[in-house]
This record gives sequence, structure tokens and C-alpha cells, in this order.
Amino acid sequence: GRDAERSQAEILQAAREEFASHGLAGARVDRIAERAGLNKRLIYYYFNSKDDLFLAVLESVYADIRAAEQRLHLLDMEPAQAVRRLTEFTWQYYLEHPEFITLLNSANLHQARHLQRSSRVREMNSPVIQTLGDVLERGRKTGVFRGGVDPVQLYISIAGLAYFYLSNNHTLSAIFGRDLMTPKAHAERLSHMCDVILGYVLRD
Amino acid sequence: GRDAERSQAEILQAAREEFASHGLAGARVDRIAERAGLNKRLIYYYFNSKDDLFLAVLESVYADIRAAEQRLHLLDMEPAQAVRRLTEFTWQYYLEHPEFITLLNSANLHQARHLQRSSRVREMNSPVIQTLGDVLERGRKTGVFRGGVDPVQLYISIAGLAYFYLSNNHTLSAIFGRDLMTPKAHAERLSHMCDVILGYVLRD
DNA sequence: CCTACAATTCACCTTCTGGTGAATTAAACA
DNA sequence: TGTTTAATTCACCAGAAGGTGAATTGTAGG
Repeated sequence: GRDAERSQAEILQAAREEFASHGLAGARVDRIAERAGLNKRLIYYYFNSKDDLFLAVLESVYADIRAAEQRLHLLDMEPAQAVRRLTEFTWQYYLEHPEFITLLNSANLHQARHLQRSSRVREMNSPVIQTLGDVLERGRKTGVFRGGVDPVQLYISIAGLAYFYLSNNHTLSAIFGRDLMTPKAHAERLSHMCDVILGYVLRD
Repeated sequence: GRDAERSQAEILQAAREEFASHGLAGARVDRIAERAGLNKRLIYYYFNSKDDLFLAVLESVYADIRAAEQRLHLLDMEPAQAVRRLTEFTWQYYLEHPEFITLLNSANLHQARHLQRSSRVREMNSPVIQTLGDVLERGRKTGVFRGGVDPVQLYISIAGLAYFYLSNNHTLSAIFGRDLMTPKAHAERLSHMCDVILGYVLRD
């Protein structure tokens, strides 16, 4: 039967896949319609333009990761455990959601002009930073963490260690002649990341 | 006057800029010709196709960074100094060559299929890894570095800490409501990176 | 100076692509 | 059951975009 909400959700999902695998410019509206099993005209009916659709995809992707971050309950853990958990989570989330990476790359190629137009995303203003700040402060007070750690820097570092490895795995694998996507390689990477990050925050 | 080599170099340079700012799919061959101040037909005369031109750009960009890495002479330095130098260099190189970042993103969006076709790039098989391995080994022997550090992991981490910050600076700035591209922010980032990386290799 | 060939220009084609006006169909409601 | 309105389909367009055949022009060497 007919269902406006379902159709919109299906378009959004198809667009997410298409934009993720081809980028904004490489994505084809016809292909999105085909993937969604819906008429192309509906895309314009519901989302107005290719650019607006891209923005809608970015918003939904951000909403997803922010929701997942909330479910971590870092405030209920011991500081060191919380930082480790965030590192593991970030790694695993990027691993399980490769579309997140390519979509973010596309957004940045276009200098995030889509996001700037979006009040929704700016409001999602990462509560994870606030949380991480609390964790760091708690750790410092109990003496297990060093002081003076900027939660934004740390967050970017955790993300960067995972992101670069996964985003550039194709070129890296080609250049180092070493498959970075085996389960063993993944385990080694995560272990290395935890060493680096925890080594940093724990030091006094 | 007429000059085949100059024309090719100019096409390559124009293509580098165009691909860097719009990605592979977003780049326009007509625009590359215009930027180069040459007739479009020459692009096909010298480079055969848009895809082949993209590959040529990637090869030249890789050649550039590898050459710059060679000029570091890490083997002539004390281990800790060498790791710090590599970190600073990586940061500064990415900062001064933003096109390197977007081009690499494009290459990876296309799963590096261009690079796989290129024996030239595979042969450039990063001697920096070999060098970094030597540095780590030397540091371990003199007791300043911890053991068991994988040079590939470390290289990826150094690159990742710089790359993610710069590649995603637009989205990050939008979301954190904080300008990451001021000179002060840059200095803080580099300082943080050195803390993280040296803290890791120097430990116990 | 002329010739041969490389460098460059010109005009053009085909296909693709984002986008749209208008017709049509299903469902909710009176 | 008829009517209204939202959901969906259909046919189509204008411009863009990668690519090419053939003509032309500059220049190096004989």
C-alpha cells in the first residue's frame, strides 16, 4: 500500500548507500530511486533537490551516531574504563558503518556547507564532549589521569586513529602490501589504539 | 611557444587542483583545460581519459610526499628526535598541502582501484616505514623506547592524528562550534600530537 | 625554404542527468 | 458511494559532460 513515511525512509536509506559509495557528485538520483524501488519524482516531492537530500542523509547519519554514543553511559564507569570503552566503541562503530566515513568525507570535500545550513546538526552539538570532559575531570581528581587534557583534542585523536586506518585502508593496503582488513589486523589496530590513548591519559 | 612537457605539467597541475577541490566525479575536464589555459583536446592527447589523468595526478602527488619524506634524514637523528620530527613533518605537510588529503579521500572512495593499476606507486612502497622501523629499533636498543612497536601502526597513527583533524575540520568546527584553523589551534594540535605519540613510544 | 611530424585548435556528437508539469491512482472521510 | 487530497507514475526537457575526427599551425631538421 501507500505510505509516505515508509517511502521517505526508503529514499533516505537508498540515498545513504548511493552517496556513501559514489560521493555527492558521483551519486545518481535515478539510481537512488531504483535502489529505493520508487519513482524518481518522489525524491523531489519529498526532498526537493539532490543537495537537500544529501543534507537529510547527513542529518540522519549524525543522529544515528549520536544516539549510539548516548547508549554508552560513560558516566557510570570508572574513568579509565570509560576512555577505553569510548575508544573501542569508536573503532567498532566506524568498522560497522563504513558509510559514515565516506559520507563525512563528502561533506568535508564540500566544506561542510550542507551542515552549516542545518540547525539540527549544530544542535546535536556532541554531548559526548561534555561527557568526556566529565570523565577526564573525574579521572584527574582520583589521580589516575594526567591533568590538562582537552576533551576535544582527545576525542579527535581517538576518532582519528580509527578513521584514518579505515578510511584509507585501500591506499594503505596497496602501499604497504599488507591487508589491513583481516580480523587479526583489526584486533591489532584496536589494541594499538588503546595503548596509545590510555598511555596518554593515564600518564602523570 | 609550443612545449609538450610544459603543457603536460600544466595540465597535471590544473588537474590536481580541480580533482582536489571537486573530487573525481565532481571534477570537470573542461574546467581543467580552462585552468591550464589549454585546449581540452590536449588532455586526451596526453592523458587519454579522465580516469588516467586522475591516476597521473595521484602518482605525482605521491612522488612529492615521498620525496619530501626522504629529505628528512631521520636516520641521522636521535630516535626520540626522529619520531618528533616525523610527527611535525606530517602535520606540516598535510597543513601545507590540503590537496593531498582530498585527493587521497577520492582515491579511497574509489577503493584505490587507480593505484592498484599503478606499478609506479606500488614501487614507491614507502621507504619511510623501513626508516621508521630502524629508528624504533635503535631507540629500543638504547633503552629510550619501549619494545614491540609496529612501525606501520605507528606511522598510521601519526598520520591519522593529523589527517582527521585537517580533513574533517569543517564538520568538526561546525559541530564543536570552535574554529580549528587558527594558528593557535594549529599549535595546540601539533603539541597534543607530539604528547600522544612520544608518550607512547617513550614509555617505560 | 620545404617537408614532415608533433602540438594545438575547432566543431561536433552522444549520452547522461538533475529536474519538472501534468496526469493518475489509492485511500480517508463525509 | 462519491469526493477530496495526498501519494505515485509518466513522459519529457534543456543543458551538461566526456570524448573524438579532422583540420591547422608551429617548428625542427634536411
